[in-house]
Amino acid sequence: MISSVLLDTAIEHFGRHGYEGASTRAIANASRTAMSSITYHFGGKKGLYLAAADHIAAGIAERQAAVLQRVREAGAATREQAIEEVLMLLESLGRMMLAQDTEHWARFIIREQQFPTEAFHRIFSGAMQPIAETLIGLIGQIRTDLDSREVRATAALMVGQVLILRAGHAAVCRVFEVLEIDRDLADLLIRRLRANARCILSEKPE
Amino acid sequence: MISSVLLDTAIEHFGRHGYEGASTRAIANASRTAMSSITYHFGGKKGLYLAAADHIAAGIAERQAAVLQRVREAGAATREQAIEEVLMLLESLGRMMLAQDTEHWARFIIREQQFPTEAFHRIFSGAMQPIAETLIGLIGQIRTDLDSREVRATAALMVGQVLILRAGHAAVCRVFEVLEIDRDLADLLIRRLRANARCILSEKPE
DNA sequence: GTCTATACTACGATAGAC
DNA sequence: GTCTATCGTAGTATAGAC
Repeated sequence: MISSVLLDTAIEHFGRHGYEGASTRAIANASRTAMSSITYHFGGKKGLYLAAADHIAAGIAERQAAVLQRVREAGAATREQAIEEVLMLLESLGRMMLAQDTEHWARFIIREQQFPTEAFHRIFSGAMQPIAETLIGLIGQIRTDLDSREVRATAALMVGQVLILRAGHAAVCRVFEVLEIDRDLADLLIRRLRANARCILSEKPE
Repeated sequence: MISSVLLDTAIEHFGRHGYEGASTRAIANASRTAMSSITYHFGGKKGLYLAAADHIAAGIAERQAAVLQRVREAGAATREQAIEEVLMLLESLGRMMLAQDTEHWARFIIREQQFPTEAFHRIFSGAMQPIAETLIGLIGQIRTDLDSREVRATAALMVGQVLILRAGHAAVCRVFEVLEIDRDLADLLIRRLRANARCILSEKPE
């Protein structure tokens, strides 16, 4: 399907150059089709952009479906189990951030975070919200000493540790004096991510 | 000075639309001057972009100079003092991220992190590196149980908690169901940031 | 459905007046 | 130093052939 090729190419180009910076000519060219195919399939540049957002939301939801399902089914009978589930969720998010094939998605989303449009709304509702609510629910169970807003803040900051792997990619590479985050470094980062999160979650609730 | 107005406007436009998306016409227009002034003062679009990066690096360095100076002078005699200094540094970074007037800087940098150019190099070397090295040095003193790479990972992840305040701004707002992060919420986030960091740093080194 | 051709607008760079 | 005028290029959209 040419429309699916156009979508993937569009995500890459929009992520790399931004909405204004990306050109429909270049996207069509890289997809080996005529520019007017975009008009036909998506109605224009804006339609293509929104379709790209939906595609990303579906992709993230699909990738996180397994871990979300596991967490929901398992419940959180004990405090230790709830902690383990938070760590599982964070690791899953971290692995997604470090995966090569989600690079373009991440760039697209980070751009949208700065000036959210309808596209961000779709990605948040479709993919981020379910994960966030699950995380907040678990942390609320673990840290009974925190009120609702504090729980949400803790969740947000915890996700920040994951986010820097992508949003601060260049700085992380410079700090470790490497050109790319290889498998070995990725494992180290995930281990520290888990350890840090465990420290925060284990704080005595009294 | 018209060139200084051009710089501020340029940072805003490049941060908002990206390098390709920003137009020198619009930048000149918003600066109430002719487009050819950019050629005269900065040699062209690219020169303006690099000058903007230098301007940001200088701005960050200036803002963090006080806290860096304090940390360096105080030294870190005791473990508790070193912890307090890390918290001070993180709070200072967090306040900068939450300040309204650094919004444009942050956007500019986040874009550069995705596809670093010469501009990122200048910002990293001029502003981020001194802060990072100070942070890493302190964490190394506090968490003697971690090796050098683990210390760097811990530092990076800790900064991630600060980064999400800007890079994940839209998502944070959605999680708290607000349109903007007001003073009250900012204080709450900084409090949790300090508490989380303290949990991580206090982990017994044995 | 996918192509070519074209209309129209906006871009960055530069030359030259003042 | 700052302006206007203009050049060549590249952008989106659209009409119409196949």
